[in-house]
Amino acid sequence: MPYAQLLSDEQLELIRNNSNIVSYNKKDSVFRQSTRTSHIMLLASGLVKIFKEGRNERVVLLRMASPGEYIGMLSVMGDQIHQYSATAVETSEICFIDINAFRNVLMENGKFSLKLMSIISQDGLFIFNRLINQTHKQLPGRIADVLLYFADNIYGKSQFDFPLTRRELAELAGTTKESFIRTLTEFKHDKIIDLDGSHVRIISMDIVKTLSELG
Amino acid sequence: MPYAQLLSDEQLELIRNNSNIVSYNKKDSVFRQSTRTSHIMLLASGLVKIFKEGRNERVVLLRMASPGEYIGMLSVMGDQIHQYSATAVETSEICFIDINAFRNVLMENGKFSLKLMSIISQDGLFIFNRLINQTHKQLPGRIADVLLYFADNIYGKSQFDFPLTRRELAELAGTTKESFIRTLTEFKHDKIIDLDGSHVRIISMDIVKTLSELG
DNA sequence: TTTAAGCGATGATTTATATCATCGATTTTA
DNA sequence: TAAAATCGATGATATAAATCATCGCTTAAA
Repeated sequence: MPYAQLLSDEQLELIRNNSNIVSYNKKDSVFRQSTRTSHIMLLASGLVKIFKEGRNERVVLLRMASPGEYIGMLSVMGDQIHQYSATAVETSEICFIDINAFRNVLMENGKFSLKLMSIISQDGLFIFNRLINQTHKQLPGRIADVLLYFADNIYGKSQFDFPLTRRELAELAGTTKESFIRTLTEFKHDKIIDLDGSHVRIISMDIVKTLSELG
Repeated sequence: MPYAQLLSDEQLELIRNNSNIVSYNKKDSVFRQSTRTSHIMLLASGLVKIFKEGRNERVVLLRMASPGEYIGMLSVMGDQIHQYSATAVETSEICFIDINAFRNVLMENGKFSLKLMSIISQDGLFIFNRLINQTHKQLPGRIADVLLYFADNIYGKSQFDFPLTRRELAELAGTTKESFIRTLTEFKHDKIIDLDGSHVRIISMDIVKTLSELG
């Protein structure tokens, strides 16, 4: 439980007694857009993709959720209808917390409540920035953003395996599979990255950052 | 004060004693991106535009704030640095509430706290949707969205005056001034709207909605 | 009050990126 | 295990929308 230090023993106990852990395999859906929210969900382990499904199969990948992060919180606190979908990208465990128990704790614990507000706000601001970048950067900048996203936010290192297919990566970058592949291949030819299947190594972090900044 | 019924007399009094109203003229800046947040801001009257300034003069207009709405809340609750700027579009009055007084009320009033979380969440979801539409709809759909935004969300009627210049409207639609003007002119020629300077009347709400939905 | 800047509008041109097509390899499903 | 779907990859083509240019008109600044 994150920020457990803000909770009293009784509150922690209450939440524990009203939680249960559910396991998901790769590609399992966790919840679908437009369904009613039922629980607070906390990713305990694994990796989950959060995405919006539009008409004509358009998908916008909003973010990846890592362990310790709440998922679907904006929808739960907002209008109680999931505004996006979530699917496990790796074997994952999610802690489902009864919403009433959670609300009761929020009601009586101002500090925790404020902390959660801060999390919700930062969550919102983070996705704003991603979407604004998508709208106003052109391809190389957006692909650089995806590389930095995994390197900095998800894995914390410049060498990693993409946990997503090219199509999904394109959805994260706000482009098409073909354009994503092309641009990534250019990066490889320009020796900005090493690329072998899903394995990537950022050779020149400086160039990637510059590409991201220039847009 | 919105949701005053959730506050006790003392809490209301505390907030009143720690608030002051500031007036703004058209085009006056309320706060600038990257500055520290200092107060909770509540729009009492007028109209304010909330926007993100990027490098090379790129501006993304996120939303318009109407009376009764908090402005800058995500930044205040998030990382205490304004993530976007706000400028009065009409003569406006803004109630500045001391952040500590406000937090104290939040700390001791769970219901108000939950309500605010809900507001913050919906605020975030609303802007998400706008930005996602911008990324994935093409021009006519985006222009239709702008028309619907003013007709439904801001003015609540199908006839109104644009409170913004064409350039600003374009920033709201995620396009350029020229493209915005062109598309709006097409709408006029196609008799979907009546247009005279900044005065608009949506002739066929159905078509506008269809354009918005088809993207 | 003259100058300068920004406005709405429209035409011509360029360009970034989507779309379409294909293909062998891999994965999923029937 | 056979058939079908999806994957990564690359080339050719189409197109939506940005950019550039110009032009009166209004608004703001010197």
